[in-house]
Amino acid sequence: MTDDPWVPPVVLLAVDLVILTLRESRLHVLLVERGIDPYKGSLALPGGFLQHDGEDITAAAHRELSEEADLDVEALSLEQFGVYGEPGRDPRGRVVSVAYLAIAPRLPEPSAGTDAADAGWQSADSVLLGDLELAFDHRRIIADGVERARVKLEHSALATAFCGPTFTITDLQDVYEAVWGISLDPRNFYRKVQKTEGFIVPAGTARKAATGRPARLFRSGPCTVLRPPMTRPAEAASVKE
Amino acid sequence: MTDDPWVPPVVLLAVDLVILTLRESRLHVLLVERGIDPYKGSLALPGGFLQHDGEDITAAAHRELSEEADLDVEALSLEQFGVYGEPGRDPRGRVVSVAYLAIAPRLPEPSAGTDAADAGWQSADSVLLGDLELAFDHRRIIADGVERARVKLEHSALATAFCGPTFTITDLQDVYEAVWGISLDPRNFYRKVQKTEGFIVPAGTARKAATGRPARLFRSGPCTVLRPPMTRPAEAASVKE
DNA sequence: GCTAGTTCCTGTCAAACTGACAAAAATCTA
DNA sequence: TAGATTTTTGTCAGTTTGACAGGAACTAGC
Repeated sequence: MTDDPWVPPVVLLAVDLVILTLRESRLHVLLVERGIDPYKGSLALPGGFLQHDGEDITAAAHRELSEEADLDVEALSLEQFGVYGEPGRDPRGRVVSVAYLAIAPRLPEPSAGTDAADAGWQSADSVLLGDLELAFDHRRIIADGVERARVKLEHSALATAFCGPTFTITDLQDVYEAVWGISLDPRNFYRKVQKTEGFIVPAGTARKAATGRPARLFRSGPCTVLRPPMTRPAEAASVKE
Repeated sequence: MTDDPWVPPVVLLAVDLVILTLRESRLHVLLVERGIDPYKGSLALPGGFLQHDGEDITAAAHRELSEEADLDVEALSLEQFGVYGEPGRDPRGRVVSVAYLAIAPRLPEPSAGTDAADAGWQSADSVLLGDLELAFDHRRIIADGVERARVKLEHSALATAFCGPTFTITDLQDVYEAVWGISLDPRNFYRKVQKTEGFIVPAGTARKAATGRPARLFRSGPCTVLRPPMTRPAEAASVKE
């Protein structure tokens, strides 16, 4: 018998990334095809284990972001939003996963069929409604991540992260409509974002659109916290929960 | 040479609990005195490692809550709010800690000087301002937990969790004032909470107070999401961030 | 060039909400 | 019975919201 009475159990630590973007005015999430068991061939969130014993968790998230998603890391917001560690969620052992939320502007179409697994942006609806089978508990993680994004849109300037460096007010409205899954009155939306101080600032030239009156361009303003917040219509807020 | 190229590093998983309550109209946090190294003798959050390999993280949080804090577990809300896993935060090795926020109603004074370490409720201000030395990165964790509570007070009915089963509107206002660290107009507060549907409901008898007009009693209503939200005055919101 | 179609932007108006404050109601104390 | 204290009900002006009308700026088709 040893002198040492009890040692705490150890776990494997992973990070999973919920990366959201807008494509054709609909919310999409980045998924990759798993190359190894378990769930080989299934779609899953980008992510993976800590690389070495001394790697910081946030650093691991950034590393996976560039490794698996090949995205411009610097430009992306990256926020921890949950931990998933239920015993049995991974057949390999006790795996605890830290989930991060990232928002990406619309990027140029990835060349279809590159060497990377041909998975890519998938409609968030198809994932959340269960049309698509996902590895592990990743559907649950995506649901939580999307809900977090919905809430953040109300109180923060996160919506601008979905847009490029400059954007029109209609672009911004598309973000709100896609993430919240509702439609908003353009006139009232225009007034609201304009008078929310520090949300967006004019960006010089006003040009765009193949048809209709050209829209003014804006860029993200200095404030990250919206005062007053954007209010989500009653039905929309009660869909979840 | 083995066939196995690489194995992911393992970590020790812990939970830490930020348990908040109100005492004498001020926000307090529950701290315990560490009985073992490292930081033996220092104040720290209640918490600890997973007990065995198959223990669920949330279950561990509940276990620690009853073990270390001796609180009526059932009545408490318990919400995960962050993960702290910076390498080097614990000299024993790579420890990753999942932080939970719990809100407790004002409890009967614990008999001073029981067998449990005489630590107990400490003023949140004294912790956050650095008057009190804490083990590990626990001050940081408390700061994040308090900030989470501040935000949740705006949009959820969390404030009622600080109160007993029945309470007066003034009791509720005390919660907001203590957590937000500001003072509010009683007339406007009264009107606001009354017309926020489902927040609080009348609870029969109306009695209380040694002096002044007796206040009506209420109990927590059915809604957990406040529509419209309680709005925190501008200065208060901008203190943080 | 003119008209129709489209999109963006500026107004308007009533209803609801907010912040500041007055004053009445219900109790205890002196 | 006269404060003192605390809760509750109002009031009032300024702001915000939601719903909707209509003008402005541009493209496409004739």
